[in-house]
Amino acid sequence: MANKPSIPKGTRDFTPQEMARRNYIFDTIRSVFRLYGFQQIETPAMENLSTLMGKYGEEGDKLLFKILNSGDWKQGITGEQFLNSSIPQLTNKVSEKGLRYDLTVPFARFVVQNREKIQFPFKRYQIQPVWRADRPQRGRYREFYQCDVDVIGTDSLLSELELIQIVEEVYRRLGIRVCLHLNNRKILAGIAEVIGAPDKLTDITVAIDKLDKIGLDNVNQELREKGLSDKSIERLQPILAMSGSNEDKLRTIAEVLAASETGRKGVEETKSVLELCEQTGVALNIELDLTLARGLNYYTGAIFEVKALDVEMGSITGGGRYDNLTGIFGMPGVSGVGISFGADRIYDVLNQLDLYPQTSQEQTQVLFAHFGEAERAYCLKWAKQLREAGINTEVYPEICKIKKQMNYADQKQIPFVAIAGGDEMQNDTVMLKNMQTGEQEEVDTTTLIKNIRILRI
RNA sequence: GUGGUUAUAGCUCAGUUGGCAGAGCAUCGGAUUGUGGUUCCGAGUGUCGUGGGUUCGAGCCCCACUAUCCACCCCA
Repeated sequence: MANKPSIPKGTRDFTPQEMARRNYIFDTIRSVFRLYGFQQIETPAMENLSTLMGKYGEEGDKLLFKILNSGDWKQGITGEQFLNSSIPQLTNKVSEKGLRYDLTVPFARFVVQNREKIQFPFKRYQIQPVWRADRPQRGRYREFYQCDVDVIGTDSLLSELELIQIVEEVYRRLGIRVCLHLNNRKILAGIAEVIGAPDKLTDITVAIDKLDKIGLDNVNQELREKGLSDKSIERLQPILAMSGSNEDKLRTIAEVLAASETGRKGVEETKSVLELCEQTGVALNIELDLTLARGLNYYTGAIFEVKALDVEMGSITGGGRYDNLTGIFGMPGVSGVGISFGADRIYDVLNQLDLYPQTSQEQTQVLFAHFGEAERAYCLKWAKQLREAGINTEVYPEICKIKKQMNYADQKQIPFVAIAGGDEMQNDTVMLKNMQTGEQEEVDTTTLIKNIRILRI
């Protein structure tokens, strides 16, 4: 009890059953990404803190996992410095590396560093874990996977279209009914402009993002606390209350934003994206949602968020366009757009809706059970043939009772057991038992392979 | 960072006013020596999170600590 092992808070082990399901998600997402010509990259789990710090706002810096310097990390720090330094100053002295917080900033770093090797527009995907020193709770982990797909080096709205098509196809394949919420940061900026509070853009977006959650009154309350005038709040109300079809909303917002150049541009972009979807027959449920803001400040154009229709869950996919992400690393003027699939939340959704396929490719198809050493050796020859035929095969390793071997197959849900005893050895056959129906039949090699191929689901 | 919850067998959890430490599941063995999943019988397992206090006596009451989960902030 005292030495009971454990893992850090907010991290998880994955059992073989869970991994089979997770791989199903990753494989589905990956194959759709490839279908659109995206190529995979990986970046290190740890980055230099100078790469990460200051990219996610003040809050983000606190949520970075920092790695203590190797060796004598306290070298050169006096007791006085230790006592008098602020935490950030001190951190800076003892730590120069941190675990990645997302995949987008390392990607920007990657693009800048490898720009000679990259063909632009660069279409990349990346499926790796990220770490946040957040306080864990339901659906929130300290280590979790992101599946990012980005196009960088073009401002063509075709990229937005492709990402929407990818969302449609991924969730069609997974069998999850979803709604894609669409908005544009330029529209939000335009709104801030015409209500006379352009400097309050971040506060406004953060507040109205919560409309769903806390309601209109609380949003207005929060805006007031952030220092917005009553008049500005008043002028915001029609926008918060807007309803109707996407076309209706666009028409209304275009009128409201007529005085703002940025706002007009945002409306124009959004209109184009929706038209492209129309032209190419996108069947995905898309809702223009002017309350969608998304926290990350580097977005400058379209922003997306995807929610599952049949289950209560936060967003399971999100992203948007950013015009100058690489600028902070010395490569200005490069526009990109990307989205991130939250694999861990998709996993939870599939679990709740029970949408996993019945069998997986990873499963063992046949277990060889045997009665002694000679029989086991006989099984090994058979197993080799089956594996050459591409059938996942195991031979029970120990000499023991058949009952125990059957139990092993049952627990692992192996669909077939091939039993070899003296009689079978003499006939050059095995007794093939179907564990689901309980039927069994004495068969030779070719029949065995044929049967398993036919019955494999 | 703020507020709350919980901590008892490998797992999930009961445990009465403070009076011998319990159940289900899982595991192992047997019923059944060439057949699993169903059934029946049997077995093992505890520093009751840690440290202190109250009491004749504490799993239960009090204090501290640690861990945990949930909610807020923020986020996928």
